[in-house]
Amino acid sequence: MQLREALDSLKGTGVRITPQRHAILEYLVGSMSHPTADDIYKALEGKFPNMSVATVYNNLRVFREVGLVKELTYGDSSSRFDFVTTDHYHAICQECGKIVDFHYPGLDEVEHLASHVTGFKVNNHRMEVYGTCQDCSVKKEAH
Amino acid sequence: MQLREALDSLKGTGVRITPQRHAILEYLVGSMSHPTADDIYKALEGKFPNMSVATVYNNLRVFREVGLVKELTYGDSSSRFDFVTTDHYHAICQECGKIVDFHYPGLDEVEHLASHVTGFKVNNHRMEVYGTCQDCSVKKEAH
DNA sequence: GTCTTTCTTTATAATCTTTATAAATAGTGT
DNA sequence: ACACTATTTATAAAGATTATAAAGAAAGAC
Repeated sequence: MQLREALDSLKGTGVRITPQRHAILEYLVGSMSHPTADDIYKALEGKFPNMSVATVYNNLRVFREVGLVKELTYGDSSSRFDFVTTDHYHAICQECGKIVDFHYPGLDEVEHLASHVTGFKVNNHRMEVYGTCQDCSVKKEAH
Repeated sequence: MQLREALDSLKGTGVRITPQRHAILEYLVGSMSHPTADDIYKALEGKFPNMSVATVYNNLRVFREVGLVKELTYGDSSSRFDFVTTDHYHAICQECGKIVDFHYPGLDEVEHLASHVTGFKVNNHRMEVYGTCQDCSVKKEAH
């Protein structure tokens, strides 16, 4: 369970643990679905009927700055947020928007080459593959 | 010069060549800077004082659908647009936002593995490296 | 346990990017 | 030059995200 560690990590950086922050983190840890800010807002409005959207956005920013959460921006209108566990990449279905995680041995070599060619000091990288998931492939073949 | 080819390619798909489209494409081909829609709008308002922002957005969408242009979405607020010449990747400076192109032998292997693991039919992929460009590194060391 | 300070939340408005709409305009083939 | 249809324009609308100020709550000191 990574929720405990995440909370400790927050405390370590002097960020206060509020019920809202606890709930948002808990939701992110338990969610396999890479939710948007609005997804989170809606999911928690039962528990926190008075919570403001701004709270969700503020805290997602805090989590991102501390490194607990990654912000994923695709072509569509809103960002998605991914609790950082282990390094992984994403496969994105262009039909239904589904996101599936997959692992791949780190692309350190790309970072090195990029650094050499561009003169950048490279910190990290991002990669996704785009295509059609199995469900959507089946649906398409059934006309 | 790729402008000619791009125009031919548009004609081939039945898209009309308007002065605005010509100018937007010309700007994209000549620009090394991965402009936003607003950059393009501002850059052309001298030549087309009455052009609407909607025209810029509409045409960028058309170009993207035809495959002439790629839309890049990073964390920041607005999309950037990249004229498709040869396959390349981007190095992005986290200090100043500069984007530098670099080449890398295709990551076909990643696509294959992803396809195998997730069951997706993979069409393409996207990758960027993030870091600090030389200019910003120098500035930082000079305190 | 209470106090105090400071951070956080809330509610609301504002901002910014992008898309929708309908009327006016301009390409393109004949 | 004509007619048909796509495109542009101007405007409004939608949607996501951020700013603001007042009210509320967390954490450490006492």
